[in-house]
Amino acid sequence: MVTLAEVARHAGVSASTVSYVLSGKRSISAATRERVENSVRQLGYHPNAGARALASSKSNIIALMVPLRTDMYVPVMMEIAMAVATAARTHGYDILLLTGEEGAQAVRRIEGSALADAMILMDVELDDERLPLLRTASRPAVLIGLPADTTGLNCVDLDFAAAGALCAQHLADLGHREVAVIGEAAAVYERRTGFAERTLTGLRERSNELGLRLLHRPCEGSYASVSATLSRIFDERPGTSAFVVQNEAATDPLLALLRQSGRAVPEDVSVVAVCPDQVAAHASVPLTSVAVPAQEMGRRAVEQVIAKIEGRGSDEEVVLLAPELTVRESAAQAPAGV
Amino acid sequence: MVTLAEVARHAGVSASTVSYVLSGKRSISAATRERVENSVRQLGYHPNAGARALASSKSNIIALMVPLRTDMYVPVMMEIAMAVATAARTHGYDILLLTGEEGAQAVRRIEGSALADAMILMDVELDDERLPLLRTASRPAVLIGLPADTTGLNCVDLDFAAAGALCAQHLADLGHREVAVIGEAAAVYERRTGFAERTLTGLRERSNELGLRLLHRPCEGSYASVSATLSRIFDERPGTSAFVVQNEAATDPLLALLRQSGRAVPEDVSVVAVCPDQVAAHASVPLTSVAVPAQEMGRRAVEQVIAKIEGRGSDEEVVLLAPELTVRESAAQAPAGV
DNA sequence: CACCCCTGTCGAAGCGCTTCGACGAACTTG
DNA sequence: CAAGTTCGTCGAAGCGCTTCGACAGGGGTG
Repeated sequence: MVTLAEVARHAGVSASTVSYVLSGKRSISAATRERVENSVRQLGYHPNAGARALASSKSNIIALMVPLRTDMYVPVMMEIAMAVATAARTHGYDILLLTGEEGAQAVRRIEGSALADAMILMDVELDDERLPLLRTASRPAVLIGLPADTTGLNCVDLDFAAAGALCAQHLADLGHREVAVIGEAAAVYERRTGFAERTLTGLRERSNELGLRLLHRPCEGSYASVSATLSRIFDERPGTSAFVVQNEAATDPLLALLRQSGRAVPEDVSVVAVCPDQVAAHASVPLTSVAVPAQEMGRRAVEQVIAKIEGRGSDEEVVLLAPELTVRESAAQAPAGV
Repeated sequence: MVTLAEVARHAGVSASTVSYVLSGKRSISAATRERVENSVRQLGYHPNAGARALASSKSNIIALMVPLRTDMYVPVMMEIAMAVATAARTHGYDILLLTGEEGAQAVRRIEGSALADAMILMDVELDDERLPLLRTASRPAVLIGLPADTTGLNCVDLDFAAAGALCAQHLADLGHREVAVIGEAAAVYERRTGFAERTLTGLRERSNELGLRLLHRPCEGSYASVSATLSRIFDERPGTSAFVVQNEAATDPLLALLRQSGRAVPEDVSVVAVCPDQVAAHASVPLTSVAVPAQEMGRRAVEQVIAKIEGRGSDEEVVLLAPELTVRESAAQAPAGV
């Protein structure tokens, strides 16, 4: 391994000069800089990460905590994680992948070992066990998601309440009066993952304002579950003319089952989903949907956390991305005379 | 931050003694050990990762390179990544997440900076640009996937050829004679990702042995693409009574389109897929499938790479996991008289 | 009983880097 | 033209840990 000292010798300068060339923290004459840069290139020098971290107490690593469970939202999680990794690299940071499994334990471990300069947490529950630790931690953290109490926390998330409202609004505008919500799996609500509840709140409030009748049912992504949920919904509310799908895994089964039961989408029944654009676009009927902007969420989280690392940026900052509804083919004017 | 020295003072021993208690590399009397462990606990001591890495030239980090593209196989990738992370933690390692985007560049960076003790690479192409670097690298690496030339390389993968053969066998056993293969997207073959070709080879060879007529068509995961592929297949081979699906994203559209076209699965047409068990089990018709054992692949890769880090384990070792076919409901006896 | 060996502990020397203070040399400025 | 600046570079200290060699003391051996 090539060391700083070797580069220095090769360039005929002192080690500190090389260091300053690399970091740019002191002014260096153009001639010297060039000589050093040449040596770096010729010798193929890479600074030793451990030594650098030790000397500067900065690892240039951001820890990312990804939920382990694969029962929900896998593509979104993956997309966010990859966006985070990509964005971090453009700022010179690497990503340390932590599984949600380790929980608060991992927060302590990272904090204590100075392995990472900051953390980004996904899959935040409303009353997450990791929050107290983060509030008192000496290292910055950013949540992707929104807990119940955001004091002293930095968060990035889609404004799911607004997303819900947007869905209600769109369906109301199309003349629908009875709307059913295919929710997330019951487990998601029990875990009190914020986005599910917030979407629902947004849906409910806007529905009240607009005089929509709303029926919400939790639902797994399997055919059996969607099928059962669907029967119950039509039993209770035969006049249902539109669906809002919260659980992206349920979209395909829903469309298939509606078709099987002789209901055409969007002629007889409209469907609006909250899901990544890719899922919406590739469904059997391209879905009118509110996108979950995974890429942007990841990017914003990185930018926010780096701002904090560098001493810019306030503590406590909640970024709620404005939802956008894309009209595709699954939602249309309500059938007349219902 | 609590340091080793503080723990030593608190326990009334020297720093080196604390270090040896922690690493177990020299024998320490039970009394001393206990005193030190107490101090560690009381002070909430965590070793500084950078310092440790510098002194021992070991970071306890394994770099994992995950493909960036989300066009294929996302759930499998995610599952492998998570399995790798989990398995690594049980051995005391953390995972550094690299995106495939960086390519060979990242290999050099990690190697040079000593950021990680080893690498695990996913989405290996047959003639991957990263391979030469890995062969000459001073740090161990394990591939998840199988390149064309495995000399000097450690690999873990499903035996996709055997998986293909297994599918052919199963369908032949059920009396099918004309089988169509819904392949991966054309881009996957162009990239020369090994598993796609190997599956096909396995299918072809066993089909030849058993006298099956095989027709292979690349196919994207969208409804439009599956629909087009399906028409072409039935045009060319109206007698087709069974499908092998390689592209997991195509399973749902395939089942839906077959149903729409009045073909019942498995009464009229059988379907066998190569995909994760979860996908197979949750399809609208539970799929008879050969599982892609993502969890096990991740775990094995970690075990192999750690063995190499610790000086155990040979260089050049190819682990091909034996495929297993699970009978569910999508494949049945070929219709009589075809 | 003199010897050696083992066990448990310590001190000190780095690992490769950053960063602070110092210091000539070259420039201003009154 | 003396005094004060600024600029570019260097030396040395130190980040927190691991690890090597040393060494004291207690047992076993011949």
